[in-house]
Amino acid sequence: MTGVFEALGDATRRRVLEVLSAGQQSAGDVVTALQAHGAISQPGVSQHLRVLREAGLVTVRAEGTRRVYAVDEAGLDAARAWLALLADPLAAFEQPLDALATEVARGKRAGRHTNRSPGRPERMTS
Amino acid sequence: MTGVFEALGDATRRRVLEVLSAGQQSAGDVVTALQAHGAISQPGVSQHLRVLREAGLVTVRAEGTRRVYAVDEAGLDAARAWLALLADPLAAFEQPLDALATEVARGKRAGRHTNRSPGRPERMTS
DNA sequence: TACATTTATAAGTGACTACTTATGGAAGGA
DNA sequence: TCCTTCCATAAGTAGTCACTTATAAATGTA
Repeated sequence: MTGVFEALGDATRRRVLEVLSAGQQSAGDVVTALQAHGAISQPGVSQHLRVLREAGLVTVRAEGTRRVYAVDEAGLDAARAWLALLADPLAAFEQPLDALATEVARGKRAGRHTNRSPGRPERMTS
Repeated sequence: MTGVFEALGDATRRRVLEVLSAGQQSAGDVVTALQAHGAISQPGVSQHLRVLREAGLVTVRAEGTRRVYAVDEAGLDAARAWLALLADPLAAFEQPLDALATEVARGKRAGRHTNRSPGRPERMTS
C-alpha cells in the first residue's frame, strides 16, 4: 500500500501530517500530539509513520536515539498534481469567456465572479 | 465512509473520476470504460459511484432510464483545500525571498526555479 | 557495565471494504 | 400489457487494514 492517496485515506495519518505541518517533530512528539486527540498506542503511530514514509509523504532523519519526521512536499505535490489534472477541461474556457463577455459589454471593469458551469447538474438528495 | 480522502483512497474510484473527467457519462458507460482496463462487475461500479456521490466527488442526474454522472468540483476543492493548508508555513516566505534576491541581484529577469527548502532532510533508504 | 529512553518490529485480532452473484425496480418501446 | 434496458440494492465472502500487547534494537547516561 504505497500509494499517496491510499496513505491519505486514513484520518489518523492525515492528522499526523497536520501535526507535522507545524514543524518537524520526533516520533515521540507525534505520539504525544496524537494521544491528546484520542487514544492510540506508540506502535500504532509508528506504523502510520511508516506508511506515510513509504508513500513519500514524510521524511525521517535520525538524531541520536530519536527520529525526526517532517512533511515531504514531494508526496503532497503528487496528490496536488493528480487533483489538478482532474480539472474539468471545459472549466479552462469558462472563465476566459466570461471575462471576455464582461469586457465587451461593460468595458475594462475587472469584476471577479465565481459562477460555475451553467448547465451543471446538482448533487442528488437521494 | 463519507470522507473525500477515504473515497479517493481507492484506485478504482480514482479511475472512475479520471473517466468522468473527460465528460459526464452514464453509469453504464463508466462500467464499460472500467471493464476495458480490468474485470469489474456492474454492481461493483455502482457501489463505487455511490461512495463517490456521498463524498461529494460526483453528481448524478437522471435522464430517462439512465443516470448521468459527472465530476463534482466541490469535493475536489475540499481535497485541494486540505492539501493547500498543509503547505509548509516557511514555504510561503521562500519563494518571495528568492524572487526578491533575484530582483535585487540581476534586475527584472523573472526566472522560475524549483529549489526546495535548503536544509531539508532527504528520504531515508531504510 | 548496567540501565533508561526512544523507536521499530512481531504476532494476533476484530472490523471494515471491495468484490461477487442474485434480485428488484423504474423507465421506454413493442 | 409484456418485454427489454439500465441501474441500484441485498447478501455473502475473502482479503486487507488499523489496532493492540509484547519484544527487540539502538543510542545515551550513570
